[in-house]
This record gives sequence, C-alpha cells and structure tokens, in this order.
Amino acid sequence: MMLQIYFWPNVILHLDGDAFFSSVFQAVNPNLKGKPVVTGSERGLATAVSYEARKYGVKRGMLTWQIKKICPQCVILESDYELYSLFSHKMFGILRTFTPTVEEYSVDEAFADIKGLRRPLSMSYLEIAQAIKNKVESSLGISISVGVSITKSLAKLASSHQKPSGLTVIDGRNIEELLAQTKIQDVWGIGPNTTAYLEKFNVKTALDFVLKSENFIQSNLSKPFYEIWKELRGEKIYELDTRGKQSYKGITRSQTFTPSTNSKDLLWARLSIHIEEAFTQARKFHYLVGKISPFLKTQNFEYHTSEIKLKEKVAYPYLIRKKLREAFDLIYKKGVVYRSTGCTISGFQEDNLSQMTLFDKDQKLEEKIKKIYPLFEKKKIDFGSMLFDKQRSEKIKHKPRLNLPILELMQ
DNA sequence: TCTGGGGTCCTAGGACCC
DNA sequence: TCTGGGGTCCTAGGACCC
Repeated sequence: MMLQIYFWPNVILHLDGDAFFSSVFQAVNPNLKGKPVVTGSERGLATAVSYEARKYGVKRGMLTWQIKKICPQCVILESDYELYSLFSHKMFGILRTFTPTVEEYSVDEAFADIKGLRRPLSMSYLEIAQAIKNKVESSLGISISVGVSITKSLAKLASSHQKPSGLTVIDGRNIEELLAQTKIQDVWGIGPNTTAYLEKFNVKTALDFVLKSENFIQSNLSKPFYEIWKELRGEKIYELDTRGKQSYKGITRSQTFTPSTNSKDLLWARLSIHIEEAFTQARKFHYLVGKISPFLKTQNFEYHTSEIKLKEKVAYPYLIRKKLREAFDLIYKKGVVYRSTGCTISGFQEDNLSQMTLFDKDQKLEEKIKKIYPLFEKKKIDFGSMLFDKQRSEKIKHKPRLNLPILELMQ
C-alpha cells in the first residue's frame, strides 16, 4: 500500500502542552490541582480551559459570565505571560537535553528531530518519546501530549490524537487508521473554508484527502494545501526552523473598543498609541520602518486602511506625523462606528549604517528623542494619549474626551 | 463561539515595461 | 493607433495558525 512506511526517513517529534496556561497555574499552585481552572479574566474570555473545566462544557473563547453560569466553582485567573514563558523555557530546555534540533513553534508547542537517537540511547523512538514526556511531566508538574512521525504534519496529528497526556507514534502500521479517524478540519492548516470546500468533493477525513489524486489537488487547491497533502502522505516538505524568532515581516498593534465608537479624537488618540507601540517594538530589533498601514475596523468587520510608503525609512513616528494624520483623515468617515483601530508597520531595514546618517542629519532632534523616548518606554511619563491606557487598566469604560495624542506633542 | 490580538504565507489582478 | 506576448513589481485580500 502506498502509505506504508518501511523505514524512518526522518523522525519528527511534536510536543504540545495540555491546556498549557491553566496547567501552569495548577503546577505552581497545588490547591488548583483537580479543579476547573480558566485563564484570561482580564479580557473577559477564556484563553485556556483546564480539562476539569471542559467537563462542564467550558470552551476556549467563552465569556466569563457564561462560564460562571455553567460552572460556578470554576477558578478564573488573570493571564501571566511571564510565568508561561518560564515554563516554556524549561520545557524546551528539557527537550534540548535529548536533541539540539528543536523548533520552538509557540509558547506551548515544539518540534524536534530525533532521528538517529535510537542507538546512542539504546531505546526505540517510542521509548525516547516516552522518556521526554516523563521528564517534562515530572520536572514541571504539567501534562503534555507527544506525537512522533516522519513529517511535521503527521507528528502534529499524532500529538493531538490522544489528549491529554497522550503519546502516539504514527508509522507504517497505523498511518491509514489514524488518517481515517482524523476529521479533515482537524488537519493542521485546513480551516473552515477549505473544509467546506472539500466537503463538496466528499472529503470528510484526512484519509479521504490523502487518497485524492495529485491532479485533483493541484487543479482545485492552492500551494499550501498541496504541501499539506504531501506531508500527510509522508513526504517531508516543512523543515524544522531552529533559529527562533529573529525577524519580523510586519508588526501590528491594535485594540477593540468596548463599546464601539465614532469619536474621531478617541480613534486618533488610540491609533497614535498603537503606532508608538509598533515602532517601539521595531526599535528593539533595530529596524527602520518603510511602510505604515493604519487601519480602522468597522462594526461589520470591514477594514479601512491606507498605506504610507516612505522613501526614507524612519525609526520614530513623529518624523512623519503629518503623513500619519493625513492617512487617518483619509480613512476616517464621519458617522461610521468603529469597533477597533490599529496599525501594521512593515518594510523593515536593519538600522546600522543609516543610524549615522540620521544622526548627522538632525543631531539635535535625535538627541531630544533619545532623551524622551527611554522615559516614555519605561512609562515614567504619560503623554496625552496614554490616558486611555490608564482608563483601560482601571477597567473604566472610555468616555470620548479630548486628549492630545502623543504625535501632536512630539512636534 | 456574533468573533481578542499578533503573526505568516499565498494568489489574483493591476500597473508598468519592452 | 484598440492592439500581441511576456516579464516584473506591487497591493489587497483571503486563509490559516496559536
């Protein structure tokens, strides 16, 4: 049969934390063990749901008031990203004691290449996966699910096959069986739209998908899905990216208003904050910014955006404040109610040599900025637009009010 | 699930060139 | 001048991920 694997061309392990955020809280606070725990109270919706809470029907994304209704004893906690990150580092560290080839895919997921470890460890791949799992679970007090196969897509499918605390190896003996048990929408990279489309062709499981002809896939679907098709058939397309996050294509900052608003002042103030925040992040990577796209999102989830392209890339938004304001004026329509605003910046260029020329060109301004910005970044001083941030953290619903956005102050 | 925030990649189609 | 073929670059928007 075409899907049989007779040997291991590659061995890829996928590790996935089970309800990671809530597990971490249960690990640091033993009182929470065995209890229904949900995180994300600060946003009013569940970002992680412990398995105990799932029994009551609590789901990810559910609003906190709904959760309290169906599961009153549920412990609803505020997110702590530093804590998650700490556990994440420890988890990946343990994985690296087995192999250096590790891709940190997200805070709670990793891929690892474990090919060739059987002989030095005198263990089968199943035993190696089991050893990794045991080490993580016993050292960190959380539970994880692990999958092993010959491509990333199959390994991911394996790790999700039995959750929580699952361990699944997909090899020649069970590949078809597992594909047949996997609904097409549960395949990594196949979302609701493609699921609906494939259903028209009677494709309901991963096996149905894999058994479609190459010609069918190529003529009906785009490249990413052709790649998934190959990956599920055991042909390795996706390499492990072990370099970690080193660069960005774009940086976005945005926030939804509660309630929606049509106040021009408020929108501009909030947008200014997002532009500042995006640039601050860009500066941490020593980027000059070439493209800025402020956007407004309407209540119907329509995006209205306007793109600013710069001949000369900049590190600070105040240098182009007129252009930013013009772009905002262009997209803002009186009477339209907006649900959120934000900004994406891109077109990055490493700022090494150009820093000198910028400095030469406008030494005074550069010095002024260097004095002011570190203070701003540490939030020691508040600019007008920051007032909305304060309100937000104090959970006060905003009232449209006149504030001078930071870009106005930076003239 | 009437929908948060931050990303990536791909494709169609327009603009412009010879 | 209404008209071919082919290339490149760019942008908007779609789709998906955690």
